[in-house]
Amino acid sequence: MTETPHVPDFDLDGFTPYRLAVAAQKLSEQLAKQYRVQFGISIPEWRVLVHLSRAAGNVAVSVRDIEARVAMEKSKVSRAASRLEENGYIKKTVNDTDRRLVHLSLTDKGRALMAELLPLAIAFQQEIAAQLEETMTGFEAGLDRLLNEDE
Amino acid sequence: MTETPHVPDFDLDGFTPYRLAVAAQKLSEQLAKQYRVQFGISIPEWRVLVHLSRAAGNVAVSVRDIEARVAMEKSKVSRAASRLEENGYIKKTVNDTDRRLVHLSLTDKGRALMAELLPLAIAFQQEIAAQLEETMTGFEAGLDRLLNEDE
DNA sequence: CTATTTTCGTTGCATTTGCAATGAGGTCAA
DNA sequence: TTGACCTCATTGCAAATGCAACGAAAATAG
Repeated sequence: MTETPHVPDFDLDGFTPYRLAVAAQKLSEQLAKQYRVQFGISIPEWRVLVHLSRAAGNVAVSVRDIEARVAMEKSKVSRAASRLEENGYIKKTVNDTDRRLVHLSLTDKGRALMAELLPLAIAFQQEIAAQLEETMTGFEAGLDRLLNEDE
Repeated sequence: MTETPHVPDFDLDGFTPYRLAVAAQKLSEQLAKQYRVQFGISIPEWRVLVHLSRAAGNVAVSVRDIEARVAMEKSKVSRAASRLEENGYIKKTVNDTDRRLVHLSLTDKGRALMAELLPLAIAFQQEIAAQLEETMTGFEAGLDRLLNEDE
């Protein structure tokens, strides 16, 4: 006889990977929209910029560094960096001691951009904190666990 | 004089939208990889399937319904549904009362697939719960807030 | 010092995505 | 009933993505 297979009950709305994906998309879109319309910057570009502005001045930053630090594929980083260079926000120079490495750094124009962009992000973070209120601590603790999980 | 613009301090690792995006990507990739290698199913296809298996039997489900319920663009839903139909997991029929609507439903093959797929998801959810432990409650409460935020 | 292996960044290519446009069907008011 | 609008699903197209392959450069082995 042909068995009707038993399909388990499953609640998509209670499925954490799904919830997380939807929440992440929602927040990213809200913010990315501001970047896009006001400055023409995409999310990958934004991530590169933020990393460069943190590592400002002293440390040399390569594509590989950003790939590792910012959870993006190197081709994505590479292309984002190229666009940023085209628009004059960063400059790429070959590292002298290891000529495989490309040293990325903000230009003055890039720094000026960040001086405008970052306050937006900071304000957005505050909105989120306000929204989370007393659940913030527990939420971030959980996120920590998920993020630090090895492999 | 040319001012050096003041770039605020900003910690990317403490930025919730970023953390959320990385965590979501991480979890999705882990699970999506299983679906892909074992069954050749992508995330958009998976979401459509899950929604269909929940709404099983009774309710008629259209592309529009899924778009609304599952946080995917209608073109994405449409293409996912086409692929699923090609592979025999679902069937599309034109709704008789409103002929604009396409009624999606699982085939027997689709139900058999879900009987295999869903236990994977359920086990994965349990892994996550184990990992979150006592932070689970706070974490999910925070996610609720972010997800239910109007607009 | 050569030869092999590894690392770095870019690019080619196939696939996926988002958005706008399209066409087919429905609704509603005059 | 007819004409103007709205809704649904699909599709065309440009842009973004992931992956593999590549060339250049460095590290390592012999």
